[in-house]
Amino acid sequence: MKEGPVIASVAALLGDPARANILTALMDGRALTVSELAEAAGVTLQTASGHLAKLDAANLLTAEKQGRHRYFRLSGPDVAQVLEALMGLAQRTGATRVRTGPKDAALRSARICYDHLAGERGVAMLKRAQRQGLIEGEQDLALTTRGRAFFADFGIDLTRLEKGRRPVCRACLDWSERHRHLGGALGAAILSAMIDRKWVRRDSGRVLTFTCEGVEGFEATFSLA
Amino acid sequence: MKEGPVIASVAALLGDPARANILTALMDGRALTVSELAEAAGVTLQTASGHLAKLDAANLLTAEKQGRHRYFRLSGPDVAQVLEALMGLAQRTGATRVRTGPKDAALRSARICYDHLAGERGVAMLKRAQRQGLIEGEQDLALTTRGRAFFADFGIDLTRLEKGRRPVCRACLDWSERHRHLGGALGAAILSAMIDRKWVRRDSGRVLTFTCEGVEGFEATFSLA
DNA sequence: CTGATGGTTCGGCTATGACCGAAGTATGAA
DNA sequence: TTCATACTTCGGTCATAGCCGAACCATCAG
Repeated sequence: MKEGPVIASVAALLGDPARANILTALMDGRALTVSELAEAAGVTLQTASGHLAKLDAANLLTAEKQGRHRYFRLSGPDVAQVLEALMGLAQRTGATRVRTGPKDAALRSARICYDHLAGERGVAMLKRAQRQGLIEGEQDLALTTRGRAFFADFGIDLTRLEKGRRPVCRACLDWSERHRHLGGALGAAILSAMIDRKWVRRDSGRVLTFTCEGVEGFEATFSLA
Repeated sequence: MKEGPVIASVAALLGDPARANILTALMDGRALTVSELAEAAGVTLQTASGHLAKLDAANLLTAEKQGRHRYFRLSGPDVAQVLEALMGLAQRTGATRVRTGPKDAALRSARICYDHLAGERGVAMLKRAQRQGLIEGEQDLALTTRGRAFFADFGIDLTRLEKGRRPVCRACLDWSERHRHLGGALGAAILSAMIDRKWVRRDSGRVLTFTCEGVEGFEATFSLA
């Protein structure tokens, strides 16, 4: 029974601490160089290079050469999704450490989940959008006609989003909160718009920091009413 | 960076072939003894016992003592869900072997996913139920009033299901097909009803075999119209 | 050309952990 | 009580794979 079930090979790849560090570092959807990933994983360049070769061979990552750098990114949103699911499971089963450092608090407050907003802010945004009748559904989300007008007004080109293969609305289970936040093409577009208008800033890693105007704008746009 | 991200410890548990075999053997939701699991994993009793202790310590499994047997089962549907997600990822990234034995074909046709119907039949059932207006939604499923009457007529006690904590309808991404099938409390109840009226028989492992009357009943109940 | 930086490959060290034989603990049957 | 079954624990072997130092390619700047 050496052939084992298909899941073992993939899971084993995710099971090494260094590789897991690399993958979580990539969960914000950006592409990083080998050196950056080595730093993030806490190993030397050679070691990281070996790990990356394996992850690439398994098609979990895609590589892109640019000058003398090689950039790696997750090969798709599904990889990020599996990682978040594993985090949820790890938390539920109590494997989580108590470490409640300041970085941890920041992560819980607002962070990037592949390419959209997650954490308390992300959960709040979806909840309020639902209460305002912009989005309907629970597990399966859909834009209402009112929501279409709202987000078009917010500066998002919905017809373009709907042309793509990617689902517009996608409910993504939040790792720290136990509720859902908004992913999909729309989730990505909203975050990108928020960054454009300087509501939010990318810090190191996956942490997102809201500016003063950002908080104000957020509260005004996604009001509780 | 030895502490590593939380996912590594869990993923490492799933990454061993023997343990992965054990977990997939439990994916049909039943509880199995140590010997049975050792057999399924292709290792000796002692080795299996060690693996089970680890999986139990990580709360992925729950143990239950009965006489001189110890029964293990998955600690919840979320574990099965993560396993299915990993299978999907393994398939997408091409880690899957070509092995297309007869057992594989049977698995694709109809199988148990934790406690509900999956495979071609499972996907077909949901699709037809949606077309008939019994269930609505795509990612997030909900019973229509027509659906309530229909399933009550089918012999399912919906008020009882709705009392439980478990969601009644749950869209579960199918591993072999690339579509959704119906999970949740309702999905479990339907499968159990089908077994009661001998539409379907549990074979070894996760394979489900439809009887002649089963196919007939299935087609009559979930018609294409 | 030379030198510097980013990345890969190779070789050897080491630790982890999977595995099984054998001995030890429960539970049930005769 | 005696034996058998189901399982756990212990001890020792062995293979795998992660890790780094060192040497080797590739790209860019002078």
